[in-house]
Amino acid sequence: MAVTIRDVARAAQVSVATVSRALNDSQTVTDETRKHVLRIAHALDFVPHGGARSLSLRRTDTIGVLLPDLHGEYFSELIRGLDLGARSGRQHLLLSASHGEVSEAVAALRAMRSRVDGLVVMTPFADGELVAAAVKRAVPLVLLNSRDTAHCDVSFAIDNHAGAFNVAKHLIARGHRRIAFVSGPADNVEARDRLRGFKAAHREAGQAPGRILRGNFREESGFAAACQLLASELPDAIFAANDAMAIGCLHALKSEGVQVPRDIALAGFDDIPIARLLDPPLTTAGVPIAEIGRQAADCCIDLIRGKKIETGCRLSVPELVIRASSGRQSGTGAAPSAQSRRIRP
Amino acid sequence: MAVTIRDVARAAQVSVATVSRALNDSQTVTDETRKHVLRIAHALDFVPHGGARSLSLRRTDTIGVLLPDLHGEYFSELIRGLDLGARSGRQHLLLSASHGEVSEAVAALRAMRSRVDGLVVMTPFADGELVAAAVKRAVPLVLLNSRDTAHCDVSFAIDNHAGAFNVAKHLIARGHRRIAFVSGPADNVEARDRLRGFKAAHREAGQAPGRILRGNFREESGFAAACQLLASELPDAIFAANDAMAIGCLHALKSEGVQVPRDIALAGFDDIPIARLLDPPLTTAGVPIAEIGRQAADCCIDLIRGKKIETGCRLSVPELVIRASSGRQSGTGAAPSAQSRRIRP
DNA sequence: TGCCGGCATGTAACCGGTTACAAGAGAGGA
DNA sequence: TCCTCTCTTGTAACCGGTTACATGCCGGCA
Repeated sequence: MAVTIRDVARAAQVSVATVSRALNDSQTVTDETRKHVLRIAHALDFVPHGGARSLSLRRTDTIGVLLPDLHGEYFSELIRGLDLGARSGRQHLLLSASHGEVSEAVAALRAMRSRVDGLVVMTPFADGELVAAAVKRAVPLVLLNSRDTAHCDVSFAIDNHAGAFNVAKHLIARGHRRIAFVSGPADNVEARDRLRGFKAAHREAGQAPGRILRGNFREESGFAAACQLLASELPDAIFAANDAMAIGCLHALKSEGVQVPRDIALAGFDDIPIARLLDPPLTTAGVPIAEIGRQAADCCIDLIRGKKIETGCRLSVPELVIRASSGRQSGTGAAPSAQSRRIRP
Repeated sequence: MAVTIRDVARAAQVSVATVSRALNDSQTVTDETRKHVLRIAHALDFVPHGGARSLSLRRTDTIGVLLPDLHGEYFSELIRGLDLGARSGRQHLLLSASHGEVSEAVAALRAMRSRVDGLVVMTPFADGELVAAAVKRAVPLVLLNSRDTAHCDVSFAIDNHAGAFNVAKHLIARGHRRIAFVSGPADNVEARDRLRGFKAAHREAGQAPGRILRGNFREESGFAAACQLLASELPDAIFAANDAMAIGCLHALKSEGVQVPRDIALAGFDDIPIARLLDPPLTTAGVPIAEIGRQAADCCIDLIRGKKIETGCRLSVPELVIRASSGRQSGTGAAPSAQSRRIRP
């Protein structure tokens, strides 16, 4: 049996109240008593029972994180950011993945609800309504990659439409005519916005969008999509709705001896750390993934502490990151177009 | 204020004991009562208070995970495996990163100790002693990437020596003479074992090891190491002690126009998912990262439930995964050597 | 000397579940 | 009719912290 505060009190010959006060830096203990109690507590290796503490304090010092998936570097970066934020706010991190299932997500949220002081949720579904219903707003709710503001306190979103628009516009400006698009899952709002941005750029350029293939944001689906494309005449470029799928495409293309960007251009979305290290380095829409994670955690902690912060949606616009994969750089001889805000190595 | 079991009892006109029994599938409630209570509980959206539950049941249904870092795909895979295991055992996952600092790790362990039923810890330090001291064996302890069996119930280790030995032997067999090694941190046991394996292979071949450069398992340090090598005459091959650093090397080499494997061979360790997608695909020592995570979680859960399982160290031997980066395949005209157990795409 | 105020400390209630034990109801046999 | 046995339900103690309130001690002042 673990040592309890009563054991410490007995050993230190004081009351449990005094022990509690000594451990929690209350003002109303003499220095001498505090030192004495701390010494005994340390000697007995006393660690307060988390459950008991959360029961009487009505807080858990924990924030819950629910993500749709854990595959790939995108989530690893996100978790890293969340951990950074939680750590600096002295909160624990309770992590769960819903594997894209609504029912699993709802179940996970219900199970988490009473064990956390706040939630950071990334849902692939249209809005925060389901999430909010499962959470019943019992704790602060921060949504990731959602523009919903009706069902949460703060949401973080990226401008998927603008991001995809800029990547597509860039590919068009580079002289690519037939541009295929590997989309995300049909029921995913972000995926839809990226597809819309892709189409909008074509509309603006007065050019017809190329083939649109369905993916699921995972690398394998990018591979499969590129294989489909390889089966018939190749387009000039492929724009994958995220970097993971772009990596899959790149792999498929290379395995068939198709060279990027010489034979076909390629672009992604997210700018995961590996993107710049691919061969060729991947043109993509840059999203500060870890930074968003950190801010989401910070923000959730502020909400828990009742700090007055700006509610609503925090939108960040992805930055067009031009690298070698988009091709035809010197071929057209054109100056870098207006929307290429930055060129990274 | 959240709805409590007493609120449910009042609304259902039964006692709290009956509500508790109905919710926990006790046999001693009539079907009718159970249905009635469940309906009311659902209507009130009752979720039991986690802290209260853990206080009276003396369990938290949570396993704690402490990792040294969260950068890169290695940890993302590990977490994915851990989540899989935890999920199938209906346990929550409390995640923390110690950022390689002993003091942080010890603090994190103390803070976690009373909030979890079991711990899965990956420590970069020599043995489990510090970890065990911080945990005081209050809960089952599973160590990752450690051969320590004295201070934990089960440990998972990979045979770093054999893995590195085989990779180095393979490079040597491919005809590379001067092979540089990019090592991990000096105080990391795994890093040391890999270095020893590298040296042993050279000893066996009667060949002197090439330059040994210090890294820290992160991609940047691989980049830096390769830059150092680029400053003088290049070796025939670089063996990086993990894939992340190999990726850094690859990047540095390419940026200087050095082609892999034509100009220099390259190998890594871990076989993170991206390794096979690199250009060229990376020869490496294959470690079933996610699988180890899942097994560690499963095993921790078994220990929590008091199931009799085999204690001690579970060693897995990395599989040599030969891909294009190791070069000189056809050059020597030799048949695949004995230790190349499998050739992956 | 006696009273008062302030401060350190102790006692016990409370947080919200679970469950041992008590109690009551209903059936069945003598 | 009454007793007993079984089965369902209720009462209250307990898990281990925190903290409102009570208490006791001490110094200072009249």
